[in-house]
Amino acid sequence: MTSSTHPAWCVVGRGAEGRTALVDLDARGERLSSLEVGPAELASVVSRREAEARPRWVWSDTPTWYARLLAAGVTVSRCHDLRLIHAILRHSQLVRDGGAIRDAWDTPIDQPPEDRSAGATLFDLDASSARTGGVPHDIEAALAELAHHRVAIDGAEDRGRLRLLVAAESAGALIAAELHAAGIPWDVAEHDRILAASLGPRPSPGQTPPQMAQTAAEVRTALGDPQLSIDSPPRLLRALHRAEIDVESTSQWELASYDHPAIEPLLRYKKQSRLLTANGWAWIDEWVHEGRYRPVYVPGGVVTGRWASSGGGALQIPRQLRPALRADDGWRLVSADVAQLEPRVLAAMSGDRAMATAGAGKDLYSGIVDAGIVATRQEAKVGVLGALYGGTTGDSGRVVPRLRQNFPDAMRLVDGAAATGERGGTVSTWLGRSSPAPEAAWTQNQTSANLPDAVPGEQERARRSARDRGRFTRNFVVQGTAAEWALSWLAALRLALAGFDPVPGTDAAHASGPVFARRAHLAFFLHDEVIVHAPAAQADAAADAIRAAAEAAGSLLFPGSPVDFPLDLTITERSPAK
DNA sequence: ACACGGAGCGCG
DNA sequence: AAAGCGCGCTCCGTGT
Repeated sequence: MTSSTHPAWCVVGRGAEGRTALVDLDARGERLSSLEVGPAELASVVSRREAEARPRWVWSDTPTWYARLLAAGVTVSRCHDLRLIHAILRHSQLVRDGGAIRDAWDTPIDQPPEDRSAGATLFDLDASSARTGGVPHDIEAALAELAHHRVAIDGAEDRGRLRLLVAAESAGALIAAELHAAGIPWDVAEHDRILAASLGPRPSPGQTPPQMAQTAAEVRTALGDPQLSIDSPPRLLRALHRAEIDVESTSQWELASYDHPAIEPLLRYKKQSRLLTANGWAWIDEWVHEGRYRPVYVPGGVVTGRWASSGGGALQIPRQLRPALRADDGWRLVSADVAQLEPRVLAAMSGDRAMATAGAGKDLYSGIVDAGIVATRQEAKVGVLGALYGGTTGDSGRVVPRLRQNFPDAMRLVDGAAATGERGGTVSTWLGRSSPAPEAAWTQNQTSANLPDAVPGEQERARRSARDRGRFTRNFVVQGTAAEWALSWLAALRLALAGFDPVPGTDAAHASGPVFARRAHLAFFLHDEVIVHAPAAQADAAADAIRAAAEAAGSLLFPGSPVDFPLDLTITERSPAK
């Protein structure tokens, strides 16, 4: 039964006997109508409703539900991810009545849902739920939880901001699923060339690549230890000491400062070893199929609101391998990253005019030099990072006081966040994502260290852990707000690209699957960087859309702010090595 | 046999 | 030039 009133929300959940229930709600949350469909009908029903009414789809968990729709070629434009939004509302300082948020939806942040898109059994929800720490998928549970969310949001201290956050987080969930479905176009032959250039040709399984074996031999000779196991840090450290290289660790930055014939081949070996184990031939075999690398993106996977990833280390692809990202024939990669996103976000949220001016229309670090605050760009960069991360020593410790003098509003904001954290308090991002409370043991240690009978070592330990927490909360407000900016950017960009026309597919890879694979679409996201995979004819328009979305994100989060967010943007067939 | 923490290194 | 934030992954070594 369909209502003549267009639903504002459509709640999806498990119904009776393995069927899926869809419940339409009006804008006030009143039930308009409901129906149940079988597994085979779900995608077509969703597709029809999306075309008719474009409701906000409400479901327990986006990967669980949306992967199936994408596999059937169906996309939706908006959703409300109950699991992700629960996690935000549960801790947000903006929410006054948190009691309405039920514990049943708590999922540990370090235990996100697994990838259910590949070969997931349709309606295998019990298995999924068992793995995800028990997010309920039933329709009644979803309806009840949504009602709690509405109460929490409507009664919040700053509804507008929280609503932006809720919408952005949910849009991110859709985008993450779509990024996985689209995959990163990956040139296996180029990847193999890069490996061969560094390691030599691919060896048979279990064998060390020839050039790497050669490097290892050079290291052993230089250290006078023909049996040395270089991969064992303790043994390597002892061998270094025997060769009178007095390092405290085997890390490359420390080794680099020593002059000894073993150092150069050892550093080369470490690079080779890293490349082989992290992104070698085994990585290609496991992660690249039919010209696509499909990482699992995990929205909300980081406490600050940044995304995490799982599978193949998508967010740590070495620059060395960037040329392996290659557009399909007749397509382009439109790559864009924001110049100095975090300091710009800090300037905007603190309303620091001087900092906004330093970054206006150009490189923020050069702007700080031009303002006469520091002498070199490098000094500016180290100082700003020190301000964001809480650096106290070295160059950063020397520069930060000058920044405090010239950017008082910005520094007051991060210094305040640090002070709150040191006291055990909670801080929040611009849109209202709040930092986790300290663990009970932390608070207890702080308290007992202040008692008269506390031993000096205990006091020092407590002070150090208070400073540790202060650096975390200092960075939380900036990193978390930057993540909100990036989500808003992505969401605006996705909306714009959805308006592009599909182009006739000449390549089999584009002929099936979701419609977005046949027009310009997002292919990669990394904190402050996006790559759009676009038909050549749409590349310029995609670039314009990326720029417009950055403008939109800035004015959405910081209306009237003078802070701008300039992009470095390139249109290429192959991702530049940088 | 497996779990887990630390070291080390890649990314922002 | 590795101080200071957030991650994932692989390896080793140790503990069970």
